[in-house]
Amino acid sequence: MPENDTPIPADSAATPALTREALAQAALRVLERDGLAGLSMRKVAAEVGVKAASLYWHVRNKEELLDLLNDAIMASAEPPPRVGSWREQLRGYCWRYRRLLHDNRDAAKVVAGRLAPGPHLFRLLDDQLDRLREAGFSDTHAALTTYLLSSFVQGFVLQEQSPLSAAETGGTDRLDILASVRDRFLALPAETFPNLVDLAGELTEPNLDVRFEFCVERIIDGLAALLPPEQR
Amino acid sequence: MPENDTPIPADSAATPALTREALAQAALRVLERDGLAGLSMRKVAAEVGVKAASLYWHVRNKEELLDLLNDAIMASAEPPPRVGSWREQLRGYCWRYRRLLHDNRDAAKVVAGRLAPGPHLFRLLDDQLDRLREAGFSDTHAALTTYLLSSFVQGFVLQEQSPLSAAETGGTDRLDILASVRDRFLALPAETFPNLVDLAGELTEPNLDVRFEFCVERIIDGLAALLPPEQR
DNA sequence: ACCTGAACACCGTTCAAGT
DNA sequence: ACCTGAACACCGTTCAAGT
Repeated sequence: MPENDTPIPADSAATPALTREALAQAALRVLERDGLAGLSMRKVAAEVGVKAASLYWHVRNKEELLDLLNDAIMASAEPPPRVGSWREQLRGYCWRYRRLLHDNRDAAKVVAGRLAPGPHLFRLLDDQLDRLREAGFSDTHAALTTYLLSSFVQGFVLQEQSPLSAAETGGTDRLDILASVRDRFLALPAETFPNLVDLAGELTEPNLDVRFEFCVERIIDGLAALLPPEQR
Repeated sequence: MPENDTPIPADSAATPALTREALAQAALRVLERDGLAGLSMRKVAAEVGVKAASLYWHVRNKEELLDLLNDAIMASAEPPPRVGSWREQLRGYCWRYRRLLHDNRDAAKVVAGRLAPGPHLFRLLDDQLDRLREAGFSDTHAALTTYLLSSFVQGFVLQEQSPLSAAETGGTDRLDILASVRDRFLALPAETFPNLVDLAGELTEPNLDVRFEFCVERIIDGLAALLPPEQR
């Protein structure tokens, strides 16, 4: 057996110290367990078996950790299949984005106030731009459209997930809440709020998929008007 | 002078104890001064000359105080003048709502995750529904449209105000940041992100009014498609 | 009816000190 | 290069006690 082989450091690959990636995954687990309000530096540190102060070696502050978390959430996003009309593909993007935000606890809150362009978002953005250009949109319109779609979906999910006033925090479920909001509308003075009373039912339609579909289809229709008639 | 008049309590009207309304106004001042991250129960209490624990007599918890704050922000909203086409009026709503969120520090963050239907929001909502119905939209469509508009505007302002990653927090101003984001796009590998490289300029167009206008006009066009041609 | 003191169980962040 | 102990300056909330 040869002696003096170049020494392989014990388990430098097996235990690669603490990665930023590992931090992001730990933050993701804490987010799932305790929600955004319960996500603290101390808990994320404990999740990776370290003390809170150590995190500041890998990350400037909590804000930067949330940026990592943001990209970790985006990592599981899948673009829709590249088949069908541009309308179908854009629809697919909206519904999948919404589902992604639903599937990760408090994801909308993490993502909404945070541009933090990470590699996973870049991948999706580039793909989306590609399809928009192929559909016939100009460079300017393609770029602007990505902002329209992301602003809307983020805003929508934030709204649909927000507790209606401080009421919901108690265990009451969504159907009950919508019903009680409807009753509140119905109980308003009809002289001052005639339309709220009148449309109480429509405003509290319990199927939020219907609500989302309406919005998405309006946006797509509006985008179609930018194209020459034969490409719509 | 008659004795035994019904005694008027010293200054019951002049110093009406602590109103929830006064709390909301105090919270608004703290928000303006210190931002949402700096808004604590202790500071709001100090602002009204009282200790933190006292707030819990008037308000269940901080969440409920934020609901009050939300309505206080909405109080200064003004619906657009009732002249011109429905398109102009809807446009007016979007631009005014955005301006309202710009004018109050961190207002988008307060409003976005919070339905909290207060009287001031009711007033605007009823008015908006009224105009939509008058324009010829069905009851269902009118109701759904209000959600589309508010989701989008909230999402947009949240996005445009969000610091681009942890970079902005330092005093760098918006134009510099957009320029540096553009440079980041340009520096990406063109094989994997061809569209980001190609559209770097369009994606970082510094005039956010242009971006907002594009989005609003698409949404309005999409809504117009719901109406019979002669009412569009 | 309204307010307070004091406490509880937390935070994010810094920094000298360890290895 | 990476981690820790200990501290600083805060949090939201509760609750017995005051008036």
